[in-house]
Amino acid sequence: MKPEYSAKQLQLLDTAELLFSRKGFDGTSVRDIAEEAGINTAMISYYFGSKEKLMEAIFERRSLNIREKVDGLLKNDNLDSFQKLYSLLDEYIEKIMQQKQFNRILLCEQVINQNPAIVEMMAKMKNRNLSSINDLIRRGQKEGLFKKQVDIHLMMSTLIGTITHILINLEFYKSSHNPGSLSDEEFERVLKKKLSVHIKTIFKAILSHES
Amino acid sequence: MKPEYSAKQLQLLDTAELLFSRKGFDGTSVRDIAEEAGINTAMISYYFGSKEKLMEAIFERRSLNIREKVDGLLKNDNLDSFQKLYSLLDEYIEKIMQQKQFNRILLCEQVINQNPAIVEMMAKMKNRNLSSINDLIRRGQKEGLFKKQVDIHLMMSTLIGTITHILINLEFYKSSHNPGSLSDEEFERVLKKKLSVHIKTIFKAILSHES
DNA sequence: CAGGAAATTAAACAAACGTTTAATTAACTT
DNA sequence: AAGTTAATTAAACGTTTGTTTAATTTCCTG
Repeated sequence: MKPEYSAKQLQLLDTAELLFSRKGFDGTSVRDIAEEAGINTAMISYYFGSKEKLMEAIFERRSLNIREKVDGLLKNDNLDSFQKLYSLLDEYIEKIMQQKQFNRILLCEQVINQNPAIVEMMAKMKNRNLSSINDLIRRGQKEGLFKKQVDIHLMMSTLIGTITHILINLEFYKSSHNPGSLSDEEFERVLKKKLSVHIKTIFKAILSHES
Repeated sequence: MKPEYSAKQLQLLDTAELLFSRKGFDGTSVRDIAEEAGINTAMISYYFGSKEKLMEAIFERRSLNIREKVDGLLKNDNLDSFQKLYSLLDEYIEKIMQQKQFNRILLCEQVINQNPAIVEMMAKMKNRNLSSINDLIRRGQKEGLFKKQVDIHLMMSTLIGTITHILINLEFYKSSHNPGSLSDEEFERVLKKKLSVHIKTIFKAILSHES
């Protein structure tokens, strides 16, 4: 299923991902990518067929699938539903922060729906992940830990929306939240921890029986 | 301060806003805009100087400023701090949903920081609004209603992030959340109400004394 | 109604775009 | 080592890009 790429193809994918995330798809030329990657321009069409299909290859490579994670959690009897959910929340934080560049591209492409192949990929990804988290939520409801009425779309919007908003404001956030002048790695570790606590607080409030 | 625009200038601004929000800045040509607006291409340079400055004019026209709203709320002695905050949250929902197209553009431009003038405008807007909401939060803390330790950046990321994520997934959300096949206006009214309750629940959980 | 400023136009501009071509080099197989 | 395929290159292709030009029309004022 997953195509295997040569070293040069991977370099093109990585470079394209970097430039697309900085300047957008239409703001990046194939000459930009090729030059930055140190590869001849024609190789992009040669390997991927077109600039558009290069973008599609990036999406195929990076699309998030939480199905396995959720299935693993559902099988685990040592955790209650809240602990399973918390683990999934951390997975989202980790994955989105791990793939910063792609998630910046993803955000722009959700606004600019021009490429039908990518629109379809995004829709499938959303439905897949919604269905997965839906399983986890229903389990929690059956166990009586989560309340009955929850809008999963709203919930997911808060999860993804919060993380991606942090992501696109990382530099802005850093400039006003880095008092001890930590290194970038340390800062991000601290931020992810804060974000984790923040989001778990929110999800507990949304899913617990009270109001 | 605010420039006054002629009917044709406004038509260009509106058309550009629409197309930028659909296809992105770099994905939209000045010929696209002019044709869609029924105005000669050269008029864009004639009126605004350049395509970039047209974009800047859109930002100047639409940038959100909550200072007045917050000042009005702080003067109002009939509301407690939670009620004031809730009113501000609804203001955000209303304003962002009112200016869908601009906020889609804003989202992309936060990712793609190419135009220095726009980067500066965005930074000023963020700082202005952060400072305003900070006043409101501190008041609530002095009154003892809000807890001491709150990360305003995280809080704002959840607010803006949730709303904008809903915004860019509106069609997707609509397709799976419109059982009674409401009209677009009705659907949006219902959605905004749901969103309002959702976000208020979250903010209550974040700001109340408990954990 | 004459005259000068503003608005509007079609055409032209060079630059940049994604892609293709045809020629050359590299790599691998027999 | 010859022969075949794959990889790589520089150059050229036709479009499209944002902007400018110079000519024309419209508008308003005196």
